[in-house]
Amino acid sequence: MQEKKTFYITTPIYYPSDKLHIGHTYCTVATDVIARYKRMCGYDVMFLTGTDEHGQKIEEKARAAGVSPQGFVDNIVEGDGGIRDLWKLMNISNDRFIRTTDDYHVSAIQRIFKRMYENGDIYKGKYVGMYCTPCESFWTESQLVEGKCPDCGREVRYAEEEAYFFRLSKYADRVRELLVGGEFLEPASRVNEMVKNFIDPGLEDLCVSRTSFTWGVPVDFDPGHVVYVWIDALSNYITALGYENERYHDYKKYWPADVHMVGKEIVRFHSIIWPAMLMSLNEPVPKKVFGHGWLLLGGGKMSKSKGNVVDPVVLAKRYGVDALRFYLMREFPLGSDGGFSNELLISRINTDLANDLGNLLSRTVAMVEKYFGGALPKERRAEETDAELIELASSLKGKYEKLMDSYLTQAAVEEILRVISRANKYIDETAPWVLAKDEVNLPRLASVLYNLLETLRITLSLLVPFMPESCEKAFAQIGASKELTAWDKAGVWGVLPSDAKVYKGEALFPRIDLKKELAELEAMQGAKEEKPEPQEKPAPAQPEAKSEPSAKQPEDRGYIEFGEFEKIKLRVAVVKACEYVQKSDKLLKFTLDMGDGEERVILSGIRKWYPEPEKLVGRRLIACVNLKPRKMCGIESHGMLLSAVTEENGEETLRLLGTDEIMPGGSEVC
RNA sequence: CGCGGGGUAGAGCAGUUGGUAGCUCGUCGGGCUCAUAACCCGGAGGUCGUUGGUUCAAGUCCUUCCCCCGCAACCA
Repeated sequence: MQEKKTFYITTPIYYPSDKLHIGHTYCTVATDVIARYKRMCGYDVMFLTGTDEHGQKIEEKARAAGVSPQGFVDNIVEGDGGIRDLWKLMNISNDRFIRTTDDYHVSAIQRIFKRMYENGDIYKGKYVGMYCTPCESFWTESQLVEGKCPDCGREVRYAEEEAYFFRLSKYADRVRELLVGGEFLEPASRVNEMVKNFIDPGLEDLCVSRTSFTWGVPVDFDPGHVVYVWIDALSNYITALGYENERYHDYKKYWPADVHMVGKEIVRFHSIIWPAMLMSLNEPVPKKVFGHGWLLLGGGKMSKSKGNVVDPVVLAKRYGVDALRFYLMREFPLGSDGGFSNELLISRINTDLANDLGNLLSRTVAMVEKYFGGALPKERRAEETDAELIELASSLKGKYEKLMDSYLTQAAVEEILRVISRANKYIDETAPWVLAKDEVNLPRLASVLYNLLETLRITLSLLVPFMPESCEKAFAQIGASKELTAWDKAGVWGVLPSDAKVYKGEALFPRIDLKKELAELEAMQGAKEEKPEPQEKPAPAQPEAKSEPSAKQPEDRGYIEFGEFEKIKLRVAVVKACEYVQKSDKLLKFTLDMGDGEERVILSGIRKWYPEPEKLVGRRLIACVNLKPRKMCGIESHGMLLSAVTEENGEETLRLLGTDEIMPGGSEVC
């Protein structure tokens, strides 16, 4: 027998500095669905996910939490409610899980780095910039504040630091060819983006080591240097197969990867840097990088302040893992952004799963029980009415596979739903309850019900990658044993035995009361905002909660001491001039009279609300004057103008705060 | 002229090679009673952002402009 064809698919490795949100879940679920689908098709699938655990940010977060970096990431990855728990909850079927802190990966990275160094693609160069000795930090000219360190305000000096660079530029042409050539990067719209934004302007060599932090893979032949994220993280896709290590031994078998699923924000790394690295190592490049879109909230990017309720754990526990998985894959085309909302989630569950699929199953099984005591008699009578349904169900698998192979999961699910819908209509057309009234029609009735069971068997088989658990339960209800739900059977009509037995069980997808549910979710969000830590069981690993000194949690309602308040210096500022900042569509540049002839420049990102800045001249505003200066668009801003935000007609509105009294500039606000 | 994506029914979206404009929700009317107050049928509702063009034929290809959203060293 021929060996099974392999299929290697990966998610990105996630950065465990924050809690994972629905966006990560989306990507991982999508990958899981494809992996499960390919397995069912008979491929020997390798599905990899993992975590990218090094870097400065983690080092800092760990320090703030008073734990070691390793202890910090261990907790987030392996701890209660951590990333591995999340994937377990979401029923993710990954075959392997890589952590970049795993020994085998670390030593493999060192070898990879060395190989690239030895073949001349990594060279030692100089990183030049302004250096602040006490802070041990490099700054670029534009980051400096009044020529001084933006962190501590002390003098900086010109300095050079040695660092290793990867000759990315050398591979620019080959990468371009790879991108524009074929189907390496999908959706195709991203190709243009990459080429125009990054390759056309010229690829620069990439700094691949750092000396400014230590939490990383040490460069073993040059102490003090650690490997920077690119080589460390991207290489996970091959080290996890045993590349340059002895932990695993299937690099030959699975590489090159069939597809890397990644979010659009990291398409660049996967479609430019990663192939170039592989070219340098003289290894084949992956067959495909698929950049999926983002889930947007209320039209905007996901953010912590908005994202509270979009906690995958909350949603999965409330509505069921399968319902959530289904929604994510059914609602959004993989390649583009989609608007996530709780309302949509619930209404999808209600219409597609409860009303259409769940109810179809329920009414079918109920009728088999009611009319035939749970098992169909063998006697049959087919009629012409059956043809359309049978044809539709039988040909479903073909259409579905074609769509799934192109990662059009949304369309694939829609095809299935179409058949389910047709089956509901078929019940109406055949009116089984009428047939049941006359014994003569029992063979006909048996035919009708059998056709419904078969339609269910087929549609459920194809839904397995999306909702593995629920489909299992449904199979039990229609009496389909394991061998009858095999993949190849999904394309064949008439698989269930003619005396099919049926068991009515619980409603698979109960209807949800939309209004009530939304109100409760909102209430939860409100509660969360007030006190970050609800007193539920052991809270999931929350790095943020940890990084706050826990001592001042109780009784502390966010009060600050008077002394702290006093530190904030507010003054009346009279607007002398106000204009747009070139190159910015948000910023306004205020020139303010602070009294005693002092002039002060403050930038404020409020152009949206004040499109005619010259009209502000003469206004007396309130400014905080001892805020650390900050450069934006090349102009330094010395303070902040106070304003108030409110919501009007569902739109955020902002107004500057000021005084109508004739107060001279510089008057103290207290 | 920084780059990219998008503007299709009240809302949310599909529309891969140009060939009668579709889906879901909502809404209005009807049918059914097996089922999870579910299901089925029908109606209303769109000059496919705008201008000009190519074509027998344009939502789809080219062009002008407008608007929205991301990204890029931009909300202090």
